[in-house]
Amino acid sequence: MLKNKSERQSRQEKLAKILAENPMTTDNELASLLNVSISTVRLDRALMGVPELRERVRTMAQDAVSKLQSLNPSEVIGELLELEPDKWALSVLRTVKDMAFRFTDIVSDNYVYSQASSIAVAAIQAANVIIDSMRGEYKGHSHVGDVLIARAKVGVNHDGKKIVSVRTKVGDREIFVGRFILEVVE
Amino acid sequence: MLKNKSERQSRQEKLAKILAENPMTTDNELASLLNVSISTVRLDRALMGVPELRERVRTMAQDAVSKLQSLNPSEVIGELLELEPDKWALSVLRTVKDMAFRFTDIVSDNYVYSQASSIAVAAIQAANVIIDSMRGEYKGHSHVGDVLIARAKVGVNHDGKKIVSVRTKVGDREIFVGRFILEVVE
DNA sequence: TTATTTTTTAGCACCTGGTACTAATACCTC
DNA sequence: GAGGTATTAGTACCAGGTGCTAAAAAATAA
Repeated sequence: MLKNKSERQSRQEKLAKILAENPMTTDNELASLLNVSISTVRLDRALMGVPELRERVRTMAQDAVSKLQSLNPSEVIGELLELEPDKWALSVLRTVKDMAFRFTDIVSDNYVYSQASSIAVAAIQAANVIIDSMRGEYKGHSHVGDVLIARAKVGVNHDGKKIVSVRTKVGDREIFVGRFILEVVE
Repeated sequence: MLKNKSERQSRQEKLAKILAENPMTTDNELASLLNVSISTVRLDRALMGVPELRERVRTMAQDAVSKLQSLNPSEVIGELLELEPDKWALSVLRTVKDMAFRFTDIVSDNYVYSQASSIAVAAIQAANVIIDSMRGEYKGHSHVGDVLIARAKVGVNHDGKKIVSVRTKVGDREIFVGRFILEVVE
């Protein structure tokens, strides 16, 4: 009984590992991988509360998509809260563990940068804006879970180029200060 | 006949739109959304070459996962090709259409930045490095499909801080020049 | 060794969301 | 009304399951 119990346990652990590595494994495949019958696999899954293949794939797709949408920095990183074109803008970025640097809980600099550059671009009322140059300073780090608030202020025109300064804060703490020089093109 | 043909066409366009917005729509739902029978929906799908729900979800899941893995810049963005710790490093980033800015084929600045900052950090031989400040200049844009080659050179120590300069090129064309001031912490 | 309990397995009916195919019906045009 | 397309109904079948029952096998206790 002891032996049996541990056998079942280790089998279920194996099952969990297999699914963690590749959630798109059918009961059939699991059965042959674990050298037991399909019935046993299904019993195990039921006991463990592991949903069926289709459910797993479905949630995978949804999870991944929602992550992509919040992670994909191709548009504005963070949520654009307020915007007065050519004057100022404000965006919020809720940091999650995917944004962490290496194995720490410190938010990777490129998220801070991306939020800043995105809001700088968003603040300019023109379809095609490119970043000519920029300068930035990191004043401290932010941790996973922090909410980054970036404020952009559009400055003077300068040879047809616009200067946008961005300040990013976590609460009262200033994390990043940057100055972007943007060029409007057609 | 003309009317019929255009009706079918517009219905198929509708169908495509619905699926583009929400690929997880069953034939049943499609049928009631389009006010036709399931048979018609299936016929339309067959004519259009649109795969079944499960196939759509499956590919969604896979696509999204692979995108996430290639997109997630939590580690080095780009491929670290060569590395002489505390001296220099070289990384390559193959750009894909997900990296494009808005609806253009110009690569978003934050990918250029992320590659640069990643290689700057990677060039320093220490577990915990943070970016103190940086300055960068975009010299031109790169297009989707371009291969970005970034070279980092570690400069002098300066108050325990290290200066790393990064130059990013596409072929011979210089895209970006940046100077990162990094701090090693415990 | 036998009895009891646990674990594993088999088998069946049923489910969703389809494919692949056939046949009937509706509609439009000439 | 004939001819052709578009739509719909219906059938058999499929994967990858659920949910249930029951038998067989193995382990454990008496």
